[in-house]
Amino acid sequence: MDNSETLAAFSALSQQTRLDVFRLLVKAGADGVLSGEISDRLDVRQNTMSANLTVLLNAGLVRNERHGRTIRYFADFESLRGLLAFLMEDCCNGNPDICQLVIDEIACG
Amino acid sequence: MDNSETLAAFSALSQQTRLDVFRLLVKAGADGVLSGEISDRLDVRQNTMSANLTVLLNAGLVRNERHGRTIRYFADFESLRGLLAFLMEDCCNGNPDICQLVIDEIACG
DNA sequence: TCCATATATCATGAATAATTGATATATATA
DNA sequence: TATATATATCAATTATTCATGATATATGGA
Repeated sequence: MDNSETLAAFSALSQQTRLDVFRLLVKAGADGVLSGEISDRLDVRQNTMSANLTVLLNAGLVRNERHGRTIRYFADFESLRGLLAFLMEDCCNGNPDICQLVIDEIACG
Repeated sequence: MDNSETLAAFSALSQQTRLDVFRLLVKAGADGVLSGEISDRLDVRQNTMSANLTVLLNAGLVRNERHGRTIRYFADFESLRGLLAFLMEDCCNGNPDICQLVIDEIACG
C-alpha cells in the first residue's frame, strides 16, 4: 500500500454510501454480498451504487466475482491491512504502548 | 466513534497534506510537533496548513496544546483506535482468522 | 504601549466529486 | 433470435473541497 493507494482508499471511505457498503462487506466476510442486494439493503439507486462500487474497486478496498448475471462483492482484507500498516508506520518510535492500545481495540471479540 | 465522526476522519485523511501530517504525528508519538515545524517540514504555506490542521482537529484525529506563541500538535491515538474499531465492527462473523491477519500487520516491530 | 512572531479566519476562484436520467452491455432463458 | 434481468457507462448539473491573498487574533518582549 503506497501513498496514492492510501489516499484513494481514505477518499473512498469518506462518503456515506461507500462507508456503509464497506462495513457491510466487512461483516459479510468471505460470503460477500451480491451487487443488487447491496443496493436494496442500503436503499441506493442502481447506477449510483454501481458508481460507488467502482470507486471502492479502484481503491482496492473490495473485489468482485461475476456469477452469471450477478456480481458478488467482497471486502479485500489484504488491502485493508496494508492501509492500516501504512497509517501506523513507525508508530512505535519511543512508545510501543500507544500502538498496542490501537491494536487491542480491533482484536476480535 | 460514530458514523459521522468516522466519515469526518476518513475525509480528513483523504487529502495529501493531511495524510502526511497525520503520519508525521503518528511517528512523533507523545512528543508531538509544533505547528510551524509541521509547515516547514512538509513545505506547505502557513495558512493552508492551519486550515488543514483545523480539519484534522475537527475530525478528532489530532489534538493540540498551546505553549506561549507556539502550538504543539499530537496524533490522537484514542480516536484512531475508535475509528478502526468502527470499521472492523463484527468483522469476525464466521471467520476470525481474516480479522487476525489485519491485526498482525499493524503489530509493532 | 508598540512591534514582532505564531497561528487562525475570511472571501474567492479553480478544481473535484456526487447524483441523476438515459442508455449501453452482458448474461440467461424462452 | 427475442426478451428480461443485472450491472455499467455517459453527459450534465449541482455540490463540495482546495489553495490562496489578505487580514485578524494571540502572545511575548522591548
